Amino acid sequence: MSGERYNPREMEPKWQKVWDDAKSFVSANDDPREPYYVLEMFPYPSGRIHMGHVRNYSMGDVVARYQRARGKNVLHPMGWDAFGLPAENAAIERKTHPGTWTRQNIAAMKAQLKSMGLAIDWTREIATCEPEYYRHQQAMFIDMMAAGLVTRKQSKVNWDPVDMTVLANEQVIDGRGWRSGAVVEQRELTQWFFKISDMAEELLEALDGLTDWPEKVRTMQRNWIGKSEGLRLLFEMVPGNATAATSVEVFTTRPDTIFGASFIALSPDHPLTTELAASNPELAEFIAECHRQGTATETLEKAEKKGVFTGLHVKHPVVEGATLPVYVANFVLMDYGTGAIFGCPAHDQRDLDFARKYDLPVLPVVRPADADAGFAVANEAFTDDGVIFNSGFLDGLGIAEAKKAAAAHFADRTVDGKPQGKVEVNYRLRDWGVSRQRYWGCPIPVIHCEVCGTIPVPKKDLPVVLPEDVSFDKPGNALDHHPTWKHVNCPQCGASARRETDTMDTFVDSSWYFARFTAPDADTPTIPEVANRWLPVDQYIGGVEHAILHLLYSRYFTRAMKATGHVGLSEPFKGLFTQGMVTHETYKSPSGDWVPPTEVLLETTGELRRARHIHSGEPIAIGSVEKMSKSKKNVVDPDEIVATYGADTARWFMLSDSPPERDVQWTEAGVEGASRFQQRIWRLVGETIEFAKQSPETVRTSDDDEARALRKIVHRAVHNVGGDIEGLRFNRAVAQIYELTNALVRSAGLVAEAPTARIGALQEGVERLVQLLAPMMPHLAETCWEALGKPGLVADAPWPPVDPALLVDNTVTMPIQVNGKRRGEITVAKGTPATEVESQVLSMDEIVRILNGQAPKKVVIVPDRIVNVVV
RNA sequence: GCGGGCGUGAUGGAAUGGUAGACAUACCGGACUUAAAAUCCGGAGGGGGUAUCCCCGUGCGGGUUCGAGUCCCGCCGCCCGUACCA
Repeated sequence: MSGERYNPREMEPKWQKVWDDAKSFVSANDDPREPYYVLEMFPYPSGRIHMGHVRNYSMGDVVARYQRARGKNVLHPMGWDAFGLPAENAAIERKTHPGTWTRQNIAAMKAQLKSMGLAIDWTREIATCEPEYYRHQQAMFIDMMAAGLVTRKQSKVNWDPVDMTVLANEQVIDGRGWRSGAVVEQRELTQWFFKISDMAEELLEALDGLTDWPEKVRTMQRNWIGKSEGLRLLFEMVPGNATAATSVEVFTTRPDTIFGASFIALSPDHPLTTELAASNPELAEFIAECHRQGTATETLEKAEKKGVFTGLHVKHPVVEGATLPVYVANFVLMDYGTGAIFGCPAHDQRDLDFARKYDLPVLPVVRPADADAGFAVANEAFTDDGVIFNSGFLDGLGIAEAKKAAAAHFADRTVDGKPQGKVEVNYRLRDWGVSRQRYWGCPIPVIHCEVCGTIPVPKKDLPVVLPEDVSFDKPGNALDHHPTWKHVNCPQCGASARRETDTMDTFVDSSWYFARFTAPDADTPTIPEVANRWLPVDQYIGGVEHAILHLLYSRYFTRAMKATGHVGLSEPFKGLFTQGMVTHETYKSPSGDWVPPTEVLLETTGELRRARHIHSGEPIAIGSVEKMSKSKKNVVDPDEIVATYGADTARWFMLSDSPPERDVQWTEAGVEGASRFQQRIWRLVGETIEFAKQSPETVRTSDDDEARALRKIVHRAVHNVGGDIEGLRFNRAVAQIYELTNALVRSAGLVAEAPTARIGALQEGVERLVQLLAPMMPHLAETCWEALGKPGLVADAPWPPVDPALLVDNTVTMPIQVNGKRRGEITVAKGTPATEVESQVLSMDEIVRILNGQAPKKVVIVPDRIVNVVV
């Protein structure tokens, strides 16, 4: 056997079947061992897996297999995020049903994932598009309605008039629908919302407890929630204004600058603006202009601060007898704060730009601590901390104190019978609109009755199943077009009523699938005791693109499930890891077309790399390294890699080289290196087996120096690799394994000198090596394990124990520095006292020579680490 | 603008404040081979010297320290996120 090459094509399917038959990775809910839940973000069934999936699932699989070896009861499931727009688009293009397309894709991708040899419990597989899944989502929606977590309200949406559908902000490109190209309109629709903003503070505060999350993700969520503390402030209208309104309410975080106020600005969408526009054509035209500009994010950046004077004035709240003009301004947003601001030009850049344009006063009221009362503002607002001046009762205070003093001042006054100022905390976080006017989603289980109103579908009538006989001939919501589906009788009064035809945002589906995995066949959404035992997910792994929406929604939904009794915890994911992308070089032909890597022939002469087209031979330009994407054709198909090199090679390469949180560059050379390493392991195992045949009598713990040195290396490697996997430092674990392999190969070459004494250590080392490899290259490891004559599966073998005595050396080699530069080294017994090391070092010939007669000023000795002689 | 991260050989990257460049890829030399591949042995940050060795070196400039890739201050560059948020 030693002469044969390892053949992954033959061995990988074999072991996959063995694991399957033995149900190796099926986990039981009543297993008494400590539970460990590792989860990778489940895929959207687009049709084929890509290299990003390979990387993601390889990482999760290492963790799963490692924790299994550590004796944990590991839950490592897989499912499909199966609802969504692409299925409907495919249905339109291919004249098929979204379900047919989706289920075909699932079958294809499942086969691909299986070919990777992942340690997944496939008995728990779920697909969010199946009624067995979404019926529970509907039940929870009803529970959430009962608990007051759901609301229905008017909301502005991006409406594509050609596709007759609502678009997400991401689907609006330069003000046009991403599919139809039609100019997007703003429409008011009644939509369903989860009241996530009620939980803004709770979601914000709990971030502090998520210590096993990347700081970056926590920061992004903090910013998204966007807490700001300020003051709601009422400005009283001057009598005689052409409006019925008696006051305007603004929100400000800078009440300390109130003495510097020089105007009020309303949002173009403010109710008062709307009222005034009815009789003011100039204003109406301005509002229309703002709306036209509204969506294109790019232009916002350069957009000039513009406004229209309304003719109204309000009383200055602190300067007796003074008034402030009321403008409508294009930079004031209706959906933040109150939709109205007071402008203080000296201390806000936007207000300053606006004031300069309309010639409004600029009165500084905060000056730098080292400036005098003559401090003035030119074209740059002063926004730093400083001292309040020009401000009556606030003079001399710092900004923080002035904010408090102003708040206290206004709290004691009233306008319109209400306190003039009220401290308020604002969040950027909006309620979560979950209505989608689409067919391929979870139906919202609600019935609209003209008599009884909007009422939930009784739970006994769940699930509300999507009709199969739908047509996508007409644009818009196929559910709404269905001839019969929406016509039902009211469950309360029996009168004819109408089903809700909105379906839920697919983010709802993915906000609880991790909980469903714990009891995928239960006839309730969860079995709370079971869910509580498995959850939170110990290690969640996925792309950073989900840092905000998916992860925030899941955190919210888990709280909603807690409030409705489906789980007993608030945070779904204890540990989070966000992996980097898979990149590849790009290639371009002379005609400027992208060329896929499979058609490129690379040549290296010296340090020069060149590329030619594999067929035509024409020169190909090697371009930058980019994320794999169809548009740049720089994709590598996992199927081809598995067919050519085997799954283990693909997995190994994905884990080596780059730190997992960073992007990894897929290279042909790198894969070949991984493949060669696989063969190297196989040769080493073959050689070891031959030695054992020749010399069956061997000792594992011998006095032979070489054997003892090898055992130290082996045990240290076991120790380090375990630590690296636990810290998700896969690239370092890989490097450790390379080092161990190098040591074992070297050692195998020395066995002939003393076979009896050394073969045992080599055997032990190779067995351990195979075990260290098992989480990463599981098929190869099983093959080697079997060849070595070990009983059972390496997948079931416990993680090898480490002999602590072998982790410590009794001698240490300490570098010797002179003035911080390395000049030599000394090997002494571990724990040698500093005084003794010092005298030894100072008597060494090379040190004496370097010192050249100079007396050391100081000798720094860190025991067992380093010596530094200072002269 | 704001927030976060990064900057080390040809390349991906190692390095609890303690021998910079582990490990890998590519490269160069040698062995084996009719030859190639595979494999094995060796080399390799830059500069100088026959050599023992010496000087320089982790984006740039300062600082702290016996000692800095690592900590602090100020720049430069790149990447990611986010934004008329009052």
